Order: sequence, then C-alpha cells, then structure tokens
Amino acid sequence: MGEKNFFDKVYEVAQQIPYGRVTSYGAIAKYLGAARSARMVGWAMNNSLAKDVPAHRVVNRVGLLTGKQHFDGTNLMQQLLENEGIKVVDNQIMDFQKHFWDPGKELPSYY
DNA sequence: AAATTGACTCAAC
DNA sequence: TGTTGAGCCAATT
Repeated sequence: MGEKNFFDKVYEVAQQIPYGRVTSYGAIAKYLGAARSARMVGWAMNNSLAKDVPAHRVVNRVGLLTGKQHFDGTNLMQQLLENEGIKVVDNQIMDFQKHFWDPGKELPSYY
C-alpha cells in the first residue's frame, strides 16, 4: 500500500512541470532512474487522463507532440500548449530548448 | 497465464 | 549514414 509504483512516480514528476514549460518522456524516466522506460512514461500519461496531470506538457525528446492523438479532438494538446504561450508548428514546439524543463536539474534527486 | 504492445530512447551494426 | 533491436513496467488480449 505505501508502495509507490512507477506510474505514481511519473505522475508526481509530471505534476511539477511548471506552467508554460515542457519536458520529455525520457527526461522523466531518467530522473526516476529508469532511463530506458520512456515508453512507460507515455503509457502512464495515457492512464493519467482522469488525474490532475498536465499530460500535454510531456512531449518527445525533440519537442514533437507525439501523443496528440490520445487527446480528445485533433488539436487539443496543441491548443493547451498554446494557451500557455508555447508555439507549435506542424506538431513541433518552437524554441523547444527554451521551454524545456529538466526534472533532473530542477528537482531534488530521488533517494 | 503467457504473450504482446505502447504517447520512447539510445547504442550498436 | 540509416536502420535495427533491446530495454523498461503495466495493461490488454
């Protein structure tokens, strides 16, 4: 019961992504010590819809909105990001580096 | 109950 | 230099 599984940890990190910033699946996975579980982070996002997780702020490592088809409506993910001042052209976040938020640098390490 | 698969990533060929 | 495969964990079949 007190045990947190991988998904719960993913949600905790994702919930701390600041407004107007984004991170990547791999960055979250790496922060949690499972650098090669990026796909699981995506899977976790898929199961996060009912929770308070800003899933739209998680994209792939080059800033592409690979998960947009999992949101309701074709452009919901993009619109959510644009609401936060992030420009998206052709599923690609503009100035990705500038908006990128790295949990490994911004959060205390996990032990 | 075992096998497959996913919103990914990186190293090896 | 582009392509291929392995890895991670849980849900789905």
